[in-house]
Amino acid sequence: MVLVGDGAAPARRARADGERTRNAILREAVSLATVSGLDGLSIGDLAGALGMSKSGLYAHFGSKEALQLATVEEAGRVFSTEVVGPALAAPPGVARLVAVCEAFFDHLARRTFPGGCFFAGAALEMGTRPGPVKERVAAFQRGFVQLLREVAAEAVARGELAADEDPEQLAFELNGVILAAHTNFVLHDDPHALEVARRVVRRRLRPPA
Amino acid sequence: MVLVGDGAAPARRARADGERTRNAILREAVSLATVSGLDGLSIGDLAGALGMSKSGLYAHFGSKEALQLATVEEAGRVFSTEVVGPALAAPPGVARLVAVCEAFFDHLARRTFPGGCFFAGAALEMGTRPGPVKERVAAFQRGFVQLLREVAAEAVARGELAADEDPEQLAFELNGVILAAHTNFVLHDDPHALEVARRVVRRRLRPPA
DNA sequence: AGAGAGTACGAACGGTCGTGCTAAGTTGTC
DNA sequence: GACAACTTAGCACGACCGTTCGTACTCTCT
Repeated sequence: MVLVGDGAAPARRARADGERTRNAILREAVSLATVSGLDGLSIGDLAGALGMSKSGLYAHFGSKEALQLATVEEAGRVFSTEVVGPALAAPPGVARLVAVCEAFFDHLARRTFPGGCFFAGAALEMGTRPGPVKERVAAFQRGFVQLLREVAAEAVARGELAADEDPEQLAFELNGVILAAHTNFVLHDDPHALEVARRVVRRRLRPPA
Repeated sequence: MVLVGDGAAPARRARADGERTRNAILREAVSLATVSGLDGLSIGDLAGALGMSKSGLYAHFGSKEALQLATVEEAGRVFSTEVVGPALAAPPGVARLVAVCEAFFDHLARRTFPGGCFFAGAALEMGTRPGPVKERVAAFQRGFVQLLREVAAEAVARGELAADEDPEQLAFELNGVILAAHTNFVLHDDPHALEVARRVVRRRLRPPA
């Protein structure tokens, strides 16, 4: 191969306004997808919400699957800045582990998206539909659990948790608390669920006796 | 009120063959809904899977919403016989609490439905769509968490768990483990997730030191 | 046995879906 | 200032959606 392209992206130059529109589309797409689902999200509705035509919007992606893929990536960026970023500001160890959970609960309470967490919904929706979109969603979900595991492992290594604590199990548990908080919050629209979740996390992560 | 009807059901007499078909429809509907979602479930696909006509199927319900409602009820019956029933065979206390979780993991592993647990999926899908279907799903979900709480409370009362254990928090945690198991299982198709979940439950519910 | 209700079918409806095509307008570069 | 690339709109398509209608067939009750 003489010529190497810069990844999978076509070597097109994007115009400034086009990129702005594209970003606006994706922001709205993530938001709508938390309500209608990634599959239920229709191009017509999305275009309507943005005040543009279906075909104009469509030209940015070329297929619905490409739009879904781009939406997942955008959701990943948002999750990274809204949840992961703030949590990593906390010092390593248990404090950071708590911070990850708290940051998640905060972004739910803040109602970043009308339908709660994008990935919690997308994981279940796409779980049964094989294809590139599912794989991407699954990758993000794995990444988040791995983050939990790594932070948990560091907390154990620092002696801030019981020595026989298994980071994998703990990450699984915390992921569960997060999912339960999300489900209860969106289903009953009840902030009490978040309060219970916060209590559970604090109690679960208190230092060993 | 002089006359009390027997619930919301119309006073129609059902023929035996009609009821058999209706049950077959609902069984297939629950199964398909775990894959396509309760909203994504189309009457055409459902009729096709049963080898009957759309209109013939439609006559049994009169609207898609009525079909969805009936599907939720059927899913509730299945969940009751597949998960709750077996679990209540265990003696009260921690044993029964473990049994509820194990029964859930079993029915996932047994692949009762191709898309995992009906309610775990429906709760997230319908959570953002107000209406009678969401209310019914929410009621079932509340009922399950309440079951967990009651069984947990009994375990505490019997002294099989720490006295300062809060049944509500514990039920929340176990519900979380169940949701995490479900998400990981359907998303990665990995029985390892169930194994981790079982370990978490056993460890979490071991008697107080 | 006859009547009436229940069950099922095929065809068709208005609507929306994702997806193409063509053409006009806009922006960046030489 | 001209030209090419990018952006957006309008329109139409085939497919599928939930729903309705008219019409047979069949079970159950009297």
